[in-house]
Amino acid sequence: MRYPPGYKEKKHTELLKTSGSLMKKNGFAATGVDALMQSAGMTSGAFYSHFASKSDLLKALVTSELTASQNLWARNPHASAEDWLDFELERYLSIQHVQQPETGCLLPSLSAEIARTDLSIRELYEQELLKGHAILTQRLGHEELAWAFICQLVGSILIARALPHEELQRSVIHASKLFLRSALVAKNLSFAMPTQEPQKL
Amino acid sequence: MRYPPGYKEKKHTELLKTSGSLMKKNGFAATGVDALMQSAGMTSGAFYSHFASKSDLLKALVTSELTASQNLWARNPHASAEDWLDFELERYLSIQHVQQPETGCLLPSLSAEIARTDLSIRELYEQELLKGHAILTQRLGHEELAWAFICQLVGSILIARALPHEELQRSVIHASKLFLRSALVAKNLSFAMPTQEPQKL
DNA sequence: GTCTATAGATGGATAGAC
DNA sequence: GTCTATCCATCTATAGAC
Repeated sequence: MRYPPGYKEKKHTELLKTSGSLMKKNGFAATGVDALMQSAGMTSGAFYSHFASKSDLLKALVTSELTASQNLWARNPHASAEDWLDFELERYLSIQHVQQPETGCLLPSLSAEIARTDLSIRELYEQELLKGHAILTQRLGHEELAWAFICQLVGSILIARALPHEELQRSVIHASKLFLRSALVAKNLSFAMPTQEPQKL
Repeated sequence: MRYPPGYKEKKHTELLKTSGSLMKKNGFAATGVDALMQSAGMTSGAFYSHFASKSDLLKALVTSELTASQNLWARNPHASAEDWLDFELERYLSIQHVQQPETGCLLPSLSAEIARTDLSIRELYEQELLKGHAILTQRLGHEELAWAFICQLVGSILIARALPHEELQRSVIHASKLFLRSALVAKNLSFAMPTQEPQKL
């Protein structure tokens, strides 16, 4: 059976998308190759013509997922810092993000498992995270503030997801939203312009 | 072969300790019953005279590990809020905590996997987390601030652990330490007394 | 209570037909 | 490139000897 040119690339991209969703929802170790391929409408035998191993898929996911996230954070470059902040806080710290990990950020879902994997995957993780950090540093004006911002967001989604009741999930993300906003305003960072030079704290 | 009275309880406690360390280090799904029992000097057959299932062990770990954490946070009740805060930030956001998950807090290690488990485990998680939250609320004076505090700490350790280089790990935890401290001081909370009534933000 | 042995299912990965 | 079939290791859990 023949396959048209570009077929593999198309399927490869589709696989990254469906596998990313499934991995973020169910975890890396808990998701088998069978389930990954079934979610893409294929059988497990075909997996290895796309990836050398399951671990190799995780590596590819770190790049594709974090690149997609960077693109989200880089939107609206001309909005005021305050408008941008409000928009992004509402987006990331939303109840949808808590309850739908399959369409959300890779960081809260898979960071704990990535911390236990090969060095090569963690190096890729660092590389991509630094790109996201650079975007946030531009926006917030401080490198250290950008790190704290990332940790607060990721920690909030992580904790909220483990809670069984939506009411408390909402309390957690709401608290982090208020905290971040007021802390940033207190540091006079709400009015930092996106094009200004990053400063040390 | 006979076993002395209290032997099972003693072994049970030992099992919780060794299993907790191994689970926090390697993850729930990735750690088999064989490995868990081997770390306690036994074989897998004996596991089921202590726990009904692997999932049942996780439930027991949520209680034992989070109770132990609460005891840490509740220490030094008569220290000033500022001294207490400095001490706890140094303790939790330390490079040792990043690099030795087996002796650290359960939250950054296992929250993502707990979020994917049975309702009964998540309800226990909520129950225990609320106890820790109450302790922090007493210390920080605000319920919402206590939630944000927890999320920042847990997110920082989670992210730092996935990074391959100690230098960047240190940057991340240092940034969160500075951020939390300055945000709390800015809210005049450094001088809140531990016995005062919690306030809404 | 713990051991060995094993059942039964599922895991990652490979081989060969199409 | 994807399929079915399969190898082999590992997993959770159980059964029976001591």
